[in-house]
Amino acid sequence: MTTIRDIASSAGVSIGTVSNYLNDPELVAPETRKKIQEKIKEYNYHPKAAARSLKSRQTQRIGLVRIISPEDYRSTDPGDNAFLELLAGLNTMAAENGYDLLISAAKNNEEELKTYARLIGSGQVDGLIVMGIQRKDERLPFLMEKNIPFVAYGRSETEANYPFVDVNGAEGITKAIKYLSDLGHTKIAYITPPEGLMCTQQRWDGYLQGIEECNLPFHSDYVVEGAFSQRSGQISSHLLLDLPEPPTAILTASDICAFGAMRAIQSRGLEVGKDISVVGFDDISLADMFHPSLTTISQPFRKIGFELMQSLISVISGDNPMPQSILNPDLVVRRSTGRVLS
Amino acid sequence: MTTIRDIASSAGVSIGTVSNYLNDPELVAPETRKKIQEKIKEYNYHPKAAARSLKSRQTQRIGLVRIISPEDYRSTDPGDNAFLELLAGLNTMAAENGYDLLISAAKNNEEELKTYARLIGSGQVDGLIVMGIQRKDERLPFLMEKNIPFVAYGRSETEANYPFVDVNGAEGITKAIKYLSDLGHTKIAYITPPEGLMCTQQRWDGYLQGIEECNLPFHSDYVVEGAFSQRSGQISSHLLLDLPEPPTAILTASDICAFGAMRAIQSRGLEVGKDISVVGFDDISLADMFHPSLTTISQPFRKIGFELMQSLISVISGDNPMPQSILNPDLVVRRSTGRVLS
DNA sequence: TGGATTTATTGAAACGGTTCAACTCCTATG
DNA sequence: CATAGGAGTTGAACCGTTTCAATAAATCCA
Repeated sequence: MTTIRDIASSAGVSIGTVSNYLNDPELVAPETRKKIQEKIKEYNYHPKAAARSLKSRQTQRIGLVRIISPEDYRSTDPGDNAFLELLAGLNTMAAENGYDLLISAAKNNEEELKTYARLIGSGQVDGLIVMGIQRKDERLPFLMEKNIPFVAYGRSETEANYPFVDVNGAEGITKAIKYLSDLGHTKIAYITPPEGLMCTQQRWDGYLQGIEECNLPFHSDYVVEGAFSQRSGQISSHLLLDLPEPPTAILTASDICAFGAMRAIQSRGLEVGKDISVVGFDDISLADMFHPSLTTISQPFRKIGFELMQSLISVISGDNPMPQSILNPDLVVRRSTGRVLS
Repeated sequence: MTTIRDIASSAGVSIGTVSNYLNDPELVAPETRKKIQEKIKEYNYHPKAAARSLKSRQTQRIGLVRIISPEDYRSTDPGDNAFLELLAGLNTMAAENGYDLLISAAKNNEEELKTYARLIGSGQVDGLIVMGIQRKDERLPFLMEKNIPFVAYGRSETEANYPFVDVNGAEGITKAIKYLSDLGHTKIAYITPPEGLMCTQQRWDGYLQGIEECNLPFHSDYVVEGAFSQRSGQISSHLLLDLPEPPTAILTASDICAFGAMRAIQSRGLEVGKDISVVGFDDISLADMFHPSLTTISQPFRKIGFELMQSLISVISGDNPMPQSILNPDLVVRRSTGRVLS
């Protein structure tokens, strides 16, 4: 195994010079640079990450903890498709900046915190990406207190200031309502994400704003608390369709939830996009494949991944200690929505 | 930042003893053990991974390189849902054994090899998981030559022996053919995965064996080379349905491919599961949600992840230098298949 | 021409663990 | 009673980098 000493002696320089070359080639005279370069190639030398980070206290690694429930082996639903896309974004941007991603599993929130403590304590990562932010999220104060660089995907209600990237869920919902209203819909139902999540609050604001801007009446029967799952979409839709005056359009918490809604509608012999319009949220790649294809509010997951990683790197480097960005979602119109039947 | 020295001096022992405690508490006398334990808790001490691995040459990290094409931002199709499930398995088993997962991105195969070289050379990982094995896979000899522990997900045609976990794709296809044959189907078409992949070869063997065991005639028109994509399923199915004597059942390369096939069938006013039966491969969670729900050959991705990680750990520890296991897929019967119309 | 400044290089001291030969007590054994 | 063996502990060397004060050589400026 070649070390910096081998390179140094074979190139006829000191290890300090090789180290300089490694960290900033400009510091080394052109001829020396060339010699070292050649030897590194010849020996196929890679500086050992452990030695490097022991001294420099940098790891070039970004941590990400994923909660995986051990009970059901099929828990990862297609909504995680979004996670994968986000991961692709994180990975790409990380690679571009010379970072790798360290992914650790935790069984639950408690274990998650312990994993953060371990990752930080053992100095395995330079920073963390924190996902699935809750309205009150204990991870935020925990990480701020430890003073470790992190960026959260999502805002929370914490009064404290922290770096985040978020999607403007409110605007997404408002856009969808305007679009439906333009198609003539007035009875627009809304299956919300579960209480407690920050995005639920945001989207709710968007819902209220949407119906206000479109001068639609507020109908508490048309709002059902649901979840991201297909099952939730199905159950909630049945509830809505059982109303004396059922809605003509349903906004859902996620694309998966929308698929459930579509199934409920179809099971009653109604046609999606004609009798009832359905709008999803996320724009996972299946939205386009479903039959009928799904009109949905598109979250740019890959871009979110980019943004998260870029922000984190700027926090680590100190360039920008408090990056906060909010991305706007787009409404992607497909076949699951249509003009209201007169 | 607390170090082993702080713990040692505050507990009134030498650093060697603390190190012993860290690596094997049995080596330390019970009272000493207790003292050290307390101090570690008091200081919330975590041994630094860098220092540890510098000397011990172990990282407790497993590497995984993922190829991400930068061009299209929506490349990660739902088939990757399988990848995510596998990742969950890897992560869980890794965590149970005190390992973390280091995930790196590469733009293409060439960069992938370079990333392997870097990860190994810089001593960042104890072993590697290698995915998407090809019939001739340059990564295998590369890694064997480097003498780094790895386990591949899939067999290849390399004459050399290496550790792997694989799914018995042949048996899956054979099972599906027997099932369809029992339903009365004799005209069974097959959309194969792309040439070059090892699984294509294996499944092909399974196809041949299936039609032989069921005494079905071989019909070269019924075999179409396709891909895993929905598009491929759509195009290939149209080809098949245009035949003078179209098949009554279609085996596909993946669930996504099957969705494409279903769409093609539906677009011709035919009913899936009645006029034409469709069988997928993978059993991604969407298979169950689609309408009609998809009969498919189920790959136990989570379990594959477990198996891969367990095997890798046994390679690393030297317990078993050459674990090779083949998991059997199951046929999951849903609504996309039915008795042939007489 | 001589001192000041810049450029390039050096060597040794960290960084925070692990490892292992050596040492000290005890206890068991013949 | 002498000795061997085991259990528990110690301290120093070492892992492969980075860092930085010190030095040497080259260049600049008055």
